Amino acid sequence: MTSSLHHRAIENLGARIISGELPAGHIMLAEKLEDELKVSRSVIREAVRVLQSLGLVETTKRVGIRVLPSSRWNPFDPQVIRWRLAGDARGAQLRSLAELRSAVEPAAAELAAQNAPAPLRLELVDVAHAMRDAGHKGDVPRFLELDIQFHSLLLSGSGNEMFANLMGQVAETLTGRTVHGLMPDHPHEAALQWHVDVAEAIARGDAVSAREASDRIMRRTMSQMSDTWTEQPRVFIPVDR
Amino acid sequence: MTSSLHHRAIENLGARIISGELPAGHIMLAEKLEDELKVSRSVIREAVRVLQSLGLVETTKRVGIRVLPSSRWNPFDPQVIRWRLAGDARGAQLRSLAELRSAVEPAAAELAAQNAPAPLRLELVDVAHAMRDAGHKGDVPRFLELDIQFHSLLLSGSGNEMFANLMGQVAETLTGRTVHGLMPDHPHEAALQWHVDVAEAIARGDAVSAREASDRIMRRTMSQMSDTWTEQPRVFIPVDR
DNA sequence: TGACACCGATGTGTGCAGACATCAAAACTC
DNA sequence: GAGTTTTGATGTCTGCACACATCGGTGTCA
Repeated sequence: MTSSLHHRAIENLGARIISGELPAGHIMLAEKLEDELKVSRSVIREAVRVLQSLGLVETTKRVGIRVLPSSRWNPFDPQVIRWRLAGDARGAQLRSLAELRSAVEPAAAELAAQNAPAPLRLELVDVAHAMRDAGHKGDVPRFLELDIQFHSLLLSGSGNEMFANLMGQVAETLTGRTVHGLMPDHPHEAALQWHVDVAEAIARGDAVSAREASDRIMRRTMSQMSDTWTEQPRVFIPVDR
Repeated sequence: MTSSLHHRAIENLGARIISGELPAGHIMLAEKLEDELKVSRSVIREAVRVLQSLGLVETTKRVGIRVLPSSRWNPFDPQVIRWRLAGDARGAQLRSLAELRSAVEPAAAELAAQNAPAPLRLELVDVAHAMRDAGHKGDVPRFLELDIQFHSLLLSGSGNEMFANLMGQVAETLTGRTVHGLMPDHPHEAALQWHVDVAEAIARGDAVSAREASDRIMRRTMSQMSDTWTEQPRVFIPVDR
């Protein structure tokens, strides 16, 4: 299912476009792709349609399939994010996601305090306490798992489906941070307490405290990570189009 | 180009799925769609592939094309947003976008003050001043145009491509707000000044002031709009999957 | 007799090959 | 240079073979 031919074609072309191997403006012909990937026309066509909907290519009659500049890519698409994380732009992608997270999570905490269903609030408190325990014990894998669950619950509890959809990407960044050895064996006590503070503020419906505690977590996270990507160039996308 | 057959098929099916006419779990057969839409298999197959990549449907052999629940849709995809804005979920979608905006823009202002290229800073100041003029004159269409340009410049100036990508959606919300008569003929003086404050803070690289002024704009905007969508039900997306 | 495992029939998506239609870039004519 | 024709790529349609999940029948065993 995941290894259907058109899926593999999407994967192949998407990764090569985003890695820069197929640069913006590069023109491919469907026929060339057919015998390059050894698949039939319909497979290529279906793959190109999907890439088109992601903003990676456009097709023009009498010209072919043109690779679009990165400013046209949909930066919120999970596949695009995955391809960027796998390539040279990994650092820039992680920074973008971290900036988005640090903007969104405090807002999500505020909304969760106002709107989250009761069982979710209770679960959030439980997870925050479990995180503190795992942090004290230095159980890194367990801590990562709980960390992901905590932030997923928070985003989901906001009742905003766009916030909730960031769960997957947040999991990626947290996992990436751990895998890259950016997490100490024992998370700082203050950070552990802030997670508990967020959960308890949400549990009692205190929106202002929830936002403030979440904001503290995010500011600390950003300042921890910021030195690892200072060398990443920023991209300024023109306003028109 | 925009009226190619497969594009029309995507439009037709996407709108019907998101409107709820084709509910989650509903199963369609490719052959049925062929003679319902009077197009060939290749057109249907390409359309279904795109809808699949948006999370709207899944295909299973021997079963057919199954409509997925809304929790699986990609809420950041521009097409999905457009379909939701066109249907019953319009209110909920506008609220989601407004919440996202109010989370992101202050962060974007802070980043723009630190990173935006000089010409963009100057343009931002010009636009803010032009907004104030248009606001005083009661020139509503001109004001809307400048408002969109201002917030686009701000998001673009952050140097975060995810923030910049929200330009289009922000334009939608601002336009929608004006069309729905939620904007007074003469914007409040304080809001006009806050726009100037944001621009000037960014121009002089004052990140803290830029965020604070932007935050004031967003809080005012949210409190203005919140009463229009209090009846919209919130959706809580389960964390697992 | 009833419960259960096996296995083949069936229906549906997946992939392939080839034809013709369409349309915009490029070449040509005046 | 403007208008026209040619050309070559994508767009659309169709028939076929195949893969494979589901369903129902058959056989076995208790």
